[in-house]
Amino acid sequence: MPTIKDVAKKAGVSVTAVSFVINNVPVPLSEKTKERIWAAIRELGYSPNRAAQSLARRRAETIAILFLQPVSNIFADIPYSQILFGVGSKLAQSGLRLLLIPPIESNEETPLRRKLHKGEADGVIVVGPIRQNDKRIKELDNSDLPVILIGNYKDAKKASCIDIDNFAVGYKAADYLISIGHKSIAFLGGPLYYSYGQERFLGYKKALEENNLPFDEENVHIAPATVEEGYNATLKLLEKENKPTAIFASTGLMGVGAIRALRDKGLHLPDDISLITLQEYPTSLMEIEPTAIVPPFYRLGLISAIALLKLINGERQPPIHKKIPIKIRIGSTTKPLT
Amino acid sequence: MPTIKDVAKKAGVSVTAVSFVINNVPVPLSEKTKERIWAAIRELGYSPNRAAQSLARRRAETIAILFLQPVSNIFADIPYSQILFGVGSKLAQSGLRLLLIPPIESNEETPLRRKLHKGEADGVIVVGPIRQNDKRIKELDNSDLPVILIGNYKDAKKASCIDIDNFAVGYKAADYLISIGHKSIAFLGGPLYYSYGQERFLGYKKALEENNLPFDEENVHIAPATVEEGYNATLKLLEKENKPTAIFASTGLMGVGAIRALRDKGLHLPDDISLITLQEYPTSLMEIEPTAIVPPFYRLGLISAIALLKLINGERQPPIHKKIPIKIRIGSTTKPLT
DNA sequence: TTGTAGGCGTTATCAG
DNA sequence: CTGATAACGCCTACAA
Repeated sequence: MPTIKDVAKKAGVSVTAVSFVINNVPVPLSEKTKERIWAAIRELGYSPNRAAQSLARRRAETIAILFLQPVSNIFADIPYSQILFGVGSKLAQSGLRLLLIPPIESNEETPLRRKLHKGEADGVIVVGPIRQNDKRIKELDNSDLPVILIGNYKDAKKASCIDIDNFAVGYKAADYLISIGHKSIAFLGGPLYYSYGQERFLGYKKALEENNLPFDEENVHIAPATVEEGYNATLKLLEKENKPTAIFASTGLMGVGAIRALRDKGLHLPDDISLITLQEYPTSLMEIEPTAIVPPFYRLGLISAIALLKLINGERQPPIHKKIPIKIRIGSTTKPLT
Repeated sequence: MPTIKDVAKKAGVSVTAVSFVINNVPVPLSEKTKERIWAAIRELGYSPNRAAQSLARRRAETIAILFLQPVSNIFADIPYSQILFGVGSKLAQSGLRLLLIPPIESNEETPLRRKLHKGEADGVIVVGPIRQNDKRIKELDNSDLPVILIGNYKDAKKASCIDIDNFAVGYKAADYLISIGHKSIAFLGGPLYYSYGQERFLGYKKALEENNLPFDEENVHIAPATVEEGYNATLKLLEKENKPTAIFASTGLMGVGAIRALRDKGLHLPDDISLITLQEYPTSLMEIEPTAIVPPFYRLGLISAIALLKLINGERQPPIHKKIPIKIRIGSTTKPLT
C-alpha cells in the first residue's frame, strides 16, 4: 500500500502538506497545490493507515459496545439487534470500528477500566437493562471515557443517558385506551428496578390520574418480561370478578404471552377485550396487526452513536440527556368501549 | 497508561523479554523471570496498545463485514442480526474489532480493494444474498484478502463459502411431508439466481424424485422472498383444481404470507392443509408454533468467524467450504394425510 | 508554504 | 537469555 510519503513524492510536495490536506488543517495552501495532492491521492489509491493514525493521534478510532446481558439472550432480543444496527450504520459511515464487549459480571476481578482503557476504545455505548446500583455502570460513570447509556441512570455524573421515551410509552398507551372509553385498564410490565420498567409504569399511572380513573393494584402485574409471565398474568386478570376491558402489555414478549392467553381462553380481540402491546419486531412477522407502541430502536442506536461521536470530538459536553419520541400505531386489537 | 517499557523496568528485564512473554514466543525464559514479568504486568494493569501492535505487526486486528444489501433492509432482517451476533461474539472473545461496511454499489467507482486494503481489515465476511455475477464478490475473490462468503459462490477461486445447508432445507422439508403421506406438495421460494433460492429448490425437487412423485410446475412459485409474494402465491395455489395438500414456504416471510392467505381463505392449519415454513425468528414471537426448518444463523456467524480467523492466522488454506446442518422442528401446522 | 526530525508503543532482528 | 535498535506510518512542532 502507498504511504503518505509516496503521495508527497508524486505530488512533489512535503508530507506535511499532504497531512494538512488530508486532515484539512486550516493552513493556507494554494488551491493548486491542494488539487495536485488530491490528484496524487486518487491516482495512488492512497488512504491513511488507521493503526498509524491511531498511534500518532492517541485515539483508538474505535467505539465499544458493552452488553450488560449474556449474548445468548441478547441475540434473541431483536431490539438489541436494531440498536446495534443503528449504531453500526453511523460508525460504518464515519469509518470507525466497533469493539463488542460481552457481558462482564459485576463481580469480575478485572476492572472494566482495563478492558476499556484509552487506546482500546474512544468511547462506550452501554446496552441492556440498567439497574441503578450496577457497579459496572458506576465504574464507567467515574472514568473519563465518554459514555452513553442506553437507558436511564439517575445518579449519572458524567455518563449520558439516551433512551426511547419510556414514560410516554406508558402514558400514550393508557391515554389512547382511555380516549376510546376504557376505564379498567390492566398493565403488564417489566421489573421496576429497570428504568424502562419503572418509567413505563409511571407513564401508565399518570394517564390514569390525569383522567381521574382509580388505580387498581390488581390490574398491575410487574414481572420479568417474558412470554410466560405475560401469559400467566393475563390468565389471572381474566379470573377477576370485574375484568379489565383493556390490557396494556408494555413489553413485546409479555404481549405475545397475553395474546396466547386470550386465545387459549377463547377470547377474541378486540371484541371481548382490547389489547395494546409493544412492537419490538417487524409486524410483518405476525399474523395479526396489533395496536402497539412502536419504539424506534434503530433510531435510538443511530442517535446514540451520533451523540457519542460528538462527545469524543469535544463538540458537546457530557452529560447529554435525550428521550426519543415514540409513536402509537392503531391496529386491529383495540376498539372503543361501548 | 503503562507501556511495555514500564513493565520491563519494573520487572528488571528487557522489553524483549516482556514482549516474548506476552506473545508467548517459544523462547526458553526461566519460569522465575516469566512469573516476575506477569506480576509486573498485573500490578501495573498493563495491556498492550492495540494501535502500536497493529502498526508493528502490520495487521489491522480488525475484520470487516460487508453487507450486500442496504442496511435499512438488513436491519429488519433478523437472520442477518443473528449472523452478526454470531460473528460478534467470536470477535469479542478474541478481542478483534469489527468494521461494518455498508453496501457498496457494484458500479461504484471506488474499488472495494481500497476500502478493504490491508491495514483496514485482516479479512472479510460477506453477508447478503449472493449472485454469481456480482462484481464486488469477483473483486474480493481476486484479492489476497481472506474472504468468507456466507452463501455459495460457485466460481470462487480463493474465497471460502460457508452457509446453512440449503439443499437440506428443501430436501428435509419435502421429505418430511412425503413421509407423512403427502403427494402434492407446493414450494414457495426465493429467486433462483440467489444460491439459497436455487439450492432449496433443488433439495425439494430431489426429495420428490427420490420418492417417485411427479414434479408439478404449477406447484412451484419462485419470487422475491416477501410476505406479499407468499400471500399471492398461496392464493393461486388454492384456486387450482387439484390443490396441493401441503405447502413448503422456504423463506420466513413467504411463510407468513402463506399463513395469512390460508387464514383469509378460512382454511385451518393443519386440518385443511399442511404447512412447513422457515423459522427465521424466535417462535416465541408467533402465535402458533409452525412445523419449520430451523436454520442456525447465530451458529453460522460464529463458525464463519472462527474459519476466518484460521485463514488469517494461516492455520488453514482457502478455500474452505462448509454446510451447516439444519433441523426440522415438528409443530402444529402439519399432520399426516389420511 | 516547506522540509526535518522526534515521538507514538510494539515487534522483530541480531549480535552478544 | 538480554539489550539495542531499526522499522511500522502518521502527526506535529519547529526552523527555514
